Amino acid sequence: MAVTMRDVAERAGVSAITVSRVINGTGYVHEETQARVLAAIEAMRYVPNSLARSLRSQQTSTLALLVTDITNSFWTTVARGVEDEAAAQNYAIFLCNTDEDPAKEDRYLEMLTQRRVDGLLIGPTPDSASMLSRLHTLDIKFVLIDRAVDGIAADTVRSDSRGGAANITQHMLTTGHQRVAFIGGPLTTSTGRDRLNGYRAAHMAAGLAIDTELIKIGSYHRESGRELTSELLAAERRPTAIFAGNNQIALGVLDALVAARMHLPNDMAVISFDDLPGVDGYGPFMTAVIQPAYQIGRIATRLLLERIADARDEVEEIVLPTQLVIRRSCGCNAVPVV
Amino acid sequence: MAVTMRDVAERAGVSAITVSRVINGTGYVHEETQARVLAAIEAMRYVPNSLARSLRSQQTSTLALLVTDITNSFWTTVARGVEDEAAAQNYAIFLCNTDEDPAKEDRYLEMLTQRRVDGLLIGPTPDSASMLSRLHTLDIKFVLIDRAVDGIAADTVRSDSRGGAANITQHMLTTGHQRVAFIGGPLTTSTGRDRLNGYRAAHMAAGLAIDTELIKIGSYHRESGRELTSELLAAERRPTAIFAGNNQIALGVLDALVAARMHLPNDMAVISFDDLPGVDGYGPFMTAVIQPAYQIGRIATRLLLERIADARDEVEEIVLPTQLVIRRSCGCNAVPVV
DNA sequence: CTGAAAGCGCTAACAG
DNA sequence: CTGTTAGCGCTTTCAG
Repeated sequence: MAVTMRDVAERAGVSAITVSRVINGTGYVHEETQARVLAAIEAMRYVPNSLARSLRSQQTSTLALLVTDITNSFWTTVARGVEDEAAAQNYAIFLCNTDEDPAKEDRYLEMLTQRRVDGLLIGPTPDSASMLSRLHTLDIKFVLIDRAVDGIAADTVRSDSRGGAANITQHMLTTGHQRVAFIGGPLTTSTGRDRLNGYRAAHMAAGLAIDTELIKIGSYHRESGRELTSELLAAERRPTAIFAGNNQIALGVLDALVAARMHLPNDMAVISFDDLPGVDGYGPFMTAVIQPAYQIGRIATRLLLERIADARDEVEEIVLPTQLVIRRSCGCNAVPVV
Repeated sequence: MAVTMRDVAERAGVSAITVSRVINGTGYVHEETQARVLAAIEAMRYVPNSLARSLRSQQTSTLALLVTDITNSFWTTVARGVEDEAAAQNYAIFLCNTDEDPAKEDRYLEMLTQRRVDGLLIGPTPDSASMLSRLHTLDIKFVLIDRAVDGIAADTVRSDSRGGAANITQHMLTTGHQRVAFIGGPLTTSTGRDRLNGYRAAHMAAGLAIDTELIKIGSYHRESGRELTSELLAAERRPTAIFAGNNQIALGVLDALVAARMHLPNDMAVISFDDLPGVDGYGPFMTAVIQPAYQIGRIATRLLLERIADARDEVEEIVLPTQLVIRRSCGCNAVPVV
């Protein structure tokens, strides 16, 4: 069995509470006593037990990050931001992959409430609403990342999906494309709706009608992107460009183009919301709307810690600007093919 | 305050221990009693407190993953493997970024021992040895990932650095290169030594002497790769190819080549241990030795859980095979430039 | 400046 | 099949 506070106290000839005071720097302790306690701690290699501490103090200094998939570069970078901010304030982070699956999300939420985490950073799945309202009734603090959720008033940090989608769509429309298709995620997600709306707004602004056949809604998975692209390719009047609603969908679009032996950007222009992995200067080719993922992670964590500290009452909805990066996949010739 | 087991017990007209038995499925409980307890749990939205449970049972069902940097695609994929395996056995994962910094590693280790995690998955920094032996004295279970550490007998899961390095070096030597430089990580890491040895072995096998000026040893950071490449380029007798000891170094090599306005592979061939991020079929260009990162994560987690369960006594050192992927950066023309 | 008592919420050990 | 007692290791409360 490990060394306990009582053991240390005994050795230092004081009571447990005095050891506690030394460790936590609470209350007054005579310098000499403190030195004796510190020496005992050192000699016995005492490591405080935060389980006991948390049980008593009702806080764990632990957060959880629920992401759809940590191998998605967007979430990887968010995670890094979260971790940096949390570490700076001595919080630990549980990492959870939900794979956009409400059942998995549910299981994790159960696990995390049992562990009494102080707060949650959630990249919600399409059907998170009921779970989130349960969190509210349980009075568990959380911040939403990437997507807002209908009917849930909660701190949210996300990027400007509508504006970004409008920008990139406009880029296509002003460089000669008349038939730009949109393959988006579920309209039960705010990103799904916002990006579609941005796409529409750009057409509106350009005075162009949209062929509804060009709008395909699926899930945010690679497979969905592949299937819906195949549908677009099989249609009578093909698009000349495809706008993928996120990077997973974009990968699926590329899969379908490879399968159809079509080349990009000549046979088909492709653009994406979210970047694809690549190395700057060498080969990244996808014209995309880029999100400030690291900042999203840091800011969301800061908001959550503020809320945990009860430093704030109003709900904050932070929307960060995106950046349009023009590369080769859109074929606009603004960028040389290296 | 949250509802406790006692509250549930009271409502169901039983004692707390009976509620405990129902929840954990231990011992016998009459069906009717069980139903009453279950109903009470449901009605009161009772969530068991695992802090209390862990304090009592002396286990937390929690592991920690210490990686050098989660945004490195190798570690991202390892993390995914770890998480999948852990979730399957109902373990939670703390994520920690050490940035190859022993001080950070130290701080996390302290935090994690306080939290009484059941075990650690560690991607060690160059100076982890003393810390790891402290873990051994504290009787904390851990598995090393990616690198073995001198003087530490511990379960280790890594890929065949020596073999992989020999393979890729041989590829260069057999496609006409006489002056292949090596930029490696610290020789205090097993990967640093093994990859250098593989590089040497390939030369030996080819009957080629190595110009010692061609061997540069630094850290596993991008910056280090950039600086050492500049040194190579400034030297009198330049190499015709550069072998980067990991993907971060490879990024630094590319930085230096861009700065020197040199093109790849014509002005300089480049190869790497570890893959660079990219999209299959579109643009990944780096000829590299690829590691089975996902499997490394899963296997390491399985080993750790076995050890926690005391299902094993001997130390296991698992070395997984690597794969040589030939792309464009080596300039061997075995691959068409798309 | 220091300590005693009590209890955070749960479960092992023993009893019935 | 069910309950009582005690205690995991710490900190809050109150008293000196």
